[in-house]
Amino acid sequence: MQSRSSAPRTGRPRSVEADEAILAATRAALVDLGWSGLTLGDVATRAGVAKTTLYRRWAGKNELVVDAVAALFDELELPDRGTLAADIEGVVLQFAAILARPEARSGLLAVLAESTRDDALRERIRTSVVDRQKRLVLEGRARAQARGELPPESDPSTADRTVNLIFDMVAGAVVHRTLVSAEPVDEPWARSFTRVLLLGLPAAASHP
Amino acid sequence: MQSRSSAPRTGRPRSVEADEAILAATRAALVDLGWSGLTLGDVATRAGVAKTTLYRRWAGKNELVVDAVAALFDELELPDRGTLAADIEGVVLQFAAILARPEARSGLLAVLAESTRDDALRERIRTSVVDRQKRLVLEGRARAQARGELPPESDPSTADRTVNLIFDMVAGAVVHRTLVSAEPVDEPWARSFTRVLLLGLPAAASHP
Amino acid sequence: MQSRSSAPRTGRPRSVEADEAILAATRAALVDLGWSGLTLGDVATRAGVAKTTLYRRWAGKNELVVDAVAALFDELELPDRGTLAADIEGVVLQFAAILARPEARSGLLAVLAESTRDDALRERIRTSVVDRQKRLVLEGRARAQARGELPPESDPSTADRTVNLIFDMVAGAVVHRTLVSAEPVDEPWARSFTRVLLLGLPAAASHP
Amino acid sequence: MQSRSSAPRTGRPRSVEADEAILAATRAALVDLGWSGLTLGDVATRAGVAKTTLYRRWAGKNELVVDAVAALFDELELPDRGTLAADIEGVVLQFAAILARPEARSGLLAVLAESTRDDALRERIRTSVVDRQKRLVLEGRARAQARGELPPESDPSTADRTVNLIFDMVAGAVVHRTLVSAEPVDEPWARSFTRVLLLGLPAAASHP
DNA sequence: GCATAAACGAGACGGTACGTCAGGTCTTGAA
DNA sequence: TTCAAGACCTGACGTACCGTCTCGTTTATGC
Repeated sequence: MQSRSSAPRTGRPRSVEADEAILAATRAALVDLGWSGLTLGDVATRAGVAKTTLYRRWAGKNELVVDAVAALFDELELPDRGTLAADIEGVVLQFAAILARPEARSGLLAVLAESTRDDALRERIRTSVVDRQKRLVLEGRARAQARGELPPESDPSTADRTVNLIFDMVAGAVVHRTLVSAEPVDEPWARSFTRVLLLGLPAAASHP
Repeated sequence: MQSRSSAPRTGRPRSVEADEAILAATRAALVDLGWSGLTLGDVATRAGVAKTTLYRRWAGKNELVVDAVAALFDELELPDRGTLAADIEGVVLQFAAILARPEARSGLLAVLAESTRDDALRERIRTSVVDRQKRLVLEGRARAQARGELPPESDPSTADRTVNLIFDMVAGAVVHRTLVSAEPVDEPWARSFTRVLLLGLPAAASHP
Repeated sequence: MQSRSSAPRTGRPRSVEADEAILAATRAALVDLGWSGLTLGDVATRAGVAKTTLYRRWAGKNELVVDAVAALFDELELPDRGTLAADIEGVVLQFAAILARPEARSGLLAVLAESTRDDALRERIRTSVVDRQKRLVLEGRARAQARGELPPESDPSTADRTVNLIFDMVAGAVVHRTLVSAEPVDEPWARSFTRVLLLGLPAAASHP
Repeated sequence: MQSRSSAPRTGRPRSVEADEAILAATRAALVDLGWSGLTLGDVATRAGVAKTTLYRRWAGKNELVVDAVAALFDELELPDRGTLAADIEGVVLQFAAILARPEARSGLLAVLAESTRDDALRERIRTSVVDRQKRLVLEGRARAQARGELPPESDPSTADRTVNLIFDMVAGAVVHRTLVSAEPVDEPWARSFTRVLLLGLPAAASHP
């Protein structure tokens, strides 16, 4: 959002309710209208706020939606389910549940589309959304290593690359299944996916 | 696009050059301006065509861009490289090369974003883009089975689900790496990805 | 309309029904839609004719409407009612009856408006509509002179100017009353008008 | 124009310069392009104003042109020239001078043409243009009665009808001469017209 | 009687203007 | 200084007509 540690200590202070009202209104508008139908004027009206107030805080539609959507992903957690496979299945289902919500579906992809031409926006997304979820992979790996399901990493840079790879594989598969193939990510799918991820394609294919 | 099997054989026929000129102009505009900067008026001007001609053929920006982008993916092939691993690496790199082109990057995601609220558009994407590439998975599997790298499928419905799963995993990982993580899909990455996909995460992690 | 004295003696001859069908359709469209709502495409459809056929005969909306409206005024006559006053009243009422028809109202004024910037159109209107009605003034004067109600003209050029003046006064007053003031031209008004025209304002005002 | 007695006292007030700039631009565009060539987009550009600003104030071309043209007629006056005949001649020439201006010519007729199908527009014209000039007839009559050139009116309703009649006769004749016959209203014509109006047709014809 | 040539219907074409809408900025007066 | 309100400029939207241009078809004449 906006950091202003350097205090503007004079004049009327900014309304603190306004910020959350705007984000909530943005999410509501995303549900009702989708990304392309979302209007900053409409968001302002829903939030009971003037357009000026909105622009004083965010630079435009993209930035606003990133912030509105980012919060959704913060609820992801990795409860210890005892095995690596169960942990993966759990986080896959959690992630899919978030992507099933209409405010996330179109908002996320649209903002990603914009980010392909706007480096600042990409950075914002990376910080606000993507990188914050990599903790799940790290945590899962550490837990699996403690359980002996995975070997301790030898080379730190290799280990880092592997984290990114796994993150892309898990997140990518869930996003693709949900938003591109438009099929539900249910328990059977999560189980099959985990099986392939852990055992490899030939082993997973040999016995269902 | 538009099926015209039922022939309106009267009146001046539609210009056949116009269709391709418009699609080419669309791709060019995507490169120059990206999705959000793309204007149908501008596309028409670039194509040397009136805006009405464009609207006579496509309902709007989304439909036009789907058609313009879909053609890009038709060049994907699966040359026989001798092993399943090599085949996968090859197609991953091809796919990534297409996604690296600017006319594909923002266009594809944006259209996917819209499709989350527009069933007709989703269906159009599925037929024009997604389903047409599943052939690669089918072909690769058949070849691997012939080589003995994969067992023959037992149950056809299970086999079908597996095709979809693998497709989501491969395409999803590449898309996520390229467009979300915004990192290059190069040969090392392709090799690592294939290794995990074929051997499973623990085996792949144990020895680099 | 269009002169075809120079004969194109070969090829398919122009449909004679088309001409009248188009003019009739134009008048019908004027009634339904008024000048500004009238489209040549609609006229063509109403006439059961292709747009090309229409443009082969008329250069545009203005020319077409002039021809369509001009015919309406040809039905004006000057039956001998015995006195100059009665003759004037009669023609005033006839003229007003024509102007009361919706196909004449907006069509005539609109075409006149265009004619203020288009000399060819003005000439066409003058020939097709205006000058053809001056005969009424000439006929009425001749009849009144025969009856001894008006003196024989002394100077031909003065006489000519007077014809134009009277024409402007009669036509102008009726048009203004009908289309600008938007009040009906009924018998009492025609009587009052004729009284002022023949006796002069003071005499007409003194005794009703 | 638009009544704003009911005050929206909040928000940014409407620019007062814009109103007059738009009307002036409209008159200029009428001179350059005529009614049919006049574009609201062009008017906006000339006025240095956005199209939306224009549409916020006027519903369309017709309403705008009525307002732009109406002001032209407000400069009509009736200076006392000593006799009724001289007064009439004076006002006839003034009126003709206005109608000779290109911004009045096509604009006025075109708007009248539209008014034949649009009651609201007709009412607007009546109040903005027509009725405001009837004062000249009333004033002229009062002055002539004071001079003894006209008898005092006996019946008020008859007198009222006569005012309307004379107004239609004077305005109609000048409009018809100027815009339909497309001949100049010069002093000789004004003199002849006044002669017929005051003495009646036979008397005026007998001696030039 | 059969070729020629123009007219015909249909409808696509390049244009231009329309009137609306959203984005983002600016100007009020009140808090 | 912020706020709500709303006017402002900009520029794209999708539609409607314009007048022109192919098409394939029809219809009188003239060789």
